[in-house]
Amino acid sequence: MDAMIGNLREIDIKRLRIFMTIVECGGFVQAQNELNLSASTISVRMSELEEKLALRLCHRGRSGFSMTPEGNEVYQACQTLLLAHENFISSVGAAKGIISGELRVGIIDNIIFDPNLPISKALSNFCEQTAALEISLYTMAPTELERALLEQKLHLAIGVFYHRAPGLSYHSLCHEKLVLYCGKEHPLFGVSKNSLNTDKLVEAGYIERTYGKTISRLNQPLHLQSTAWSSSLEATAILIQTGRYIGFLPQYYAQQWCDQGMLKSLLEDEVFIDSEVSAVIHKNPQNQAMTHGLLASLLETIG
Amino acid sequence: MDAMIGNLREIDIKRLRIFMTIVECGGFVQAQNELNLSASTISVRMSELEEKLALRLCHRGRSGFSMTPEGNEVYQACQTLLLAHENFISSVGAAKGIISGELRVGIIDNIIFDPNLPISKALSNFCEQTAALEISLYTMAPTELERALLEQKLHLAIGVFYHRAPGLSYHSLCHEKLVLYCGKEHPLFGVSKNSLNTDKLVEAGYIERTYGKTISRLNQPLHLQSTAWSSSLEATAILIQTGRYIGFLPQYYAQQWCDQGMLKSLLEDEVFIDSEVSAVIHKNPQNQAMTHGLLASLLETIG
DNA sequence: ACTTTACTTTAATTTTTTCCAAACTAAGGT
DNA sequence: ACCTTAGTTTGGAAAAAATTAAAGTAAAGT
Repeated sequence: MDAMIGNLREIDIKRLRIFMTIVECGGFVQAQNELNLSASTISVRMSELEEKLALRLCHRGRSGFSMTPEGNEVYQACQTLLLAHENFISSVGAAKGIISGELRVGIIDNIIFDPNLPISKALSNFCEQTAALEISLYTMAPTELERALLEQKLHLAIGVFYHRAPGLSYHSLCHEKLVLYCGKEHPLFGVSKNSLNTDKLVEAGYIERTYGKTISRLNQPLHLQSTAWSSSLEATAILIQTGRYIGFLPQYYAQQWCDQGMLKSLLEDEVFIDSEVSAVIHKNPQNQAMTHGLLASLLETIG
Repeated sequence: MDAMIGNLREIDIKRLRIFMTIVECGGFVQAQNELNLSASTISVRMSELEEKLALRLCHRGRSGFSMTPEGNEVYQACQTLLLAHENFISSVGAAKGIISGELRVGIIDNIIFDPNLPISKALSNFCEQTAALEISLYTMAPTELERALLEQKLHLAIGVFYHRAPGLSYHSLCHEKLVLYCGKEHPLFGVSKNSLNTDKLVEAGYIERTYGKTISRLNQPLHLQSTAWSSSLEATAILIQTGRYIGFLPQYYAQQWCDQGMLKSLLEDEVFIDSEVSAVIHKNPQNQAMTHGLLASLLETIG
């Protein structure tokens, strides 16, 4: 048992993976199926890990499973470490002249369904070219995307960016037109186009888009006053459909409800936001061949 | 043997370490002592690794040891991976509220001996405070230092920097006065202070400092014409002592030879370079406690 | 031709690791 | 009091890994 207490340098990644699965499953019992291990094995592995780290990682027992603060930090560190391992196997692939390993792509949530942006097609095109590739898709807020890119946790991000971070390289993909909409129950729904004007819009309750804790500073054409906040396109659409608020939606996205007479656009030719959707990569990506390959494939498929 | 060909995700760090030691020792035989392993073990481990990576990493045999291009790339990737492991053990330490793991400090070569800058004292002060710490000191050129910091391969760098990279945070430590010197054999050695002028200096052969392939662009007070290049302080001093060239040296460094009558300063009150020596860290260091702790200790010891 | 050097291969042994079953523990619910 | 749930402990069996000695190989030097 004393032999166990040893150099932290000989940590076993297997044990770390077991720990991570337990965390993700939320308990030992749930992790059993995932790991294909008996309860006793899992228990032993965890005690070994905790002994080696000299740190209690989680509370368990009949009173429920929960992480210690330290456990949470170690879990984060594990993620970073596994990321480095993925990068390693990509690098080995690169040395062989093969594009392989994990390709991590981040997207802001509302972009995925844009028909002008066949992201899935571009991805599958790229994957066909290069067999030994695994794609991980993440959804995050724009600022998170940029941070993840700078930290080389993502290879490529797709989204709408209102500034250029140094160290990153931006490539325009397409433009998305965002227009104001109101719901069937909204006072403005029945108002004819001719009698509408921007003053009336300013008076209406407006839904602001939020990303995490930061409110998006999109170059709003009017000074609308926010009376509601939403963190996703779906939520915005639902709020608009309540008839209490107006808000911006991408045209392609709102179309389905307009056709059903549930939403109506407001002064779409005068009040709109033209968002430039860009693909962003690190200026010095850790795996050039992979990153530039995907970017090229994206630009080709879209352009 | 087929069982060997498996998931790259289960690479064994032990084998990678063996590979790295072999590379660093320049052969299997030399690595035997270092690794405390028999020749056969090393041979087997290496073939296993190569089989798993499906890549020949090095040529060996009676015709000498040499790396394949792929081997070199994999070696680089190994270094990056091991770095991530070091960061992991630091993170575990941080979770415990302990500063531990590897602290990587980079310095430009000529700074180490500056008596105004008791770097070793600051380091040892910091180490005393925090027991479980291992310090690695690296010597590099300024641009390399900045790159290593940005890539989080160094926690802190000390050097002279003529610009501020975004993402890094600079802290002034002290000033170093560089003055022109000539050797005993140099025509200017005998010239009295009064009859010296800058025109005479411009005519003399001048030693330019180079860092790797890039020539240092220090804000030279005169337009001296370079007729010799040197990549270290020592080399510069030696070139000056040949009597054929003049060059800038830090005062504290040249003093020893001036006292012996081997060097002489030239117009030290008029022609000099005032270099600001700074400590630089990443704006978002991966281990805050460690990085900021060392910086504070440095500023305290120096200030 | 012989020796040395620098590995490789093989076969056998030791060590370590992995895993589970079974018995155990103890909180929480009934 | 009894059962269930969720995990721990222990002992032993089986598998995998590590290591070496000994024999083999072939280029390079003498």
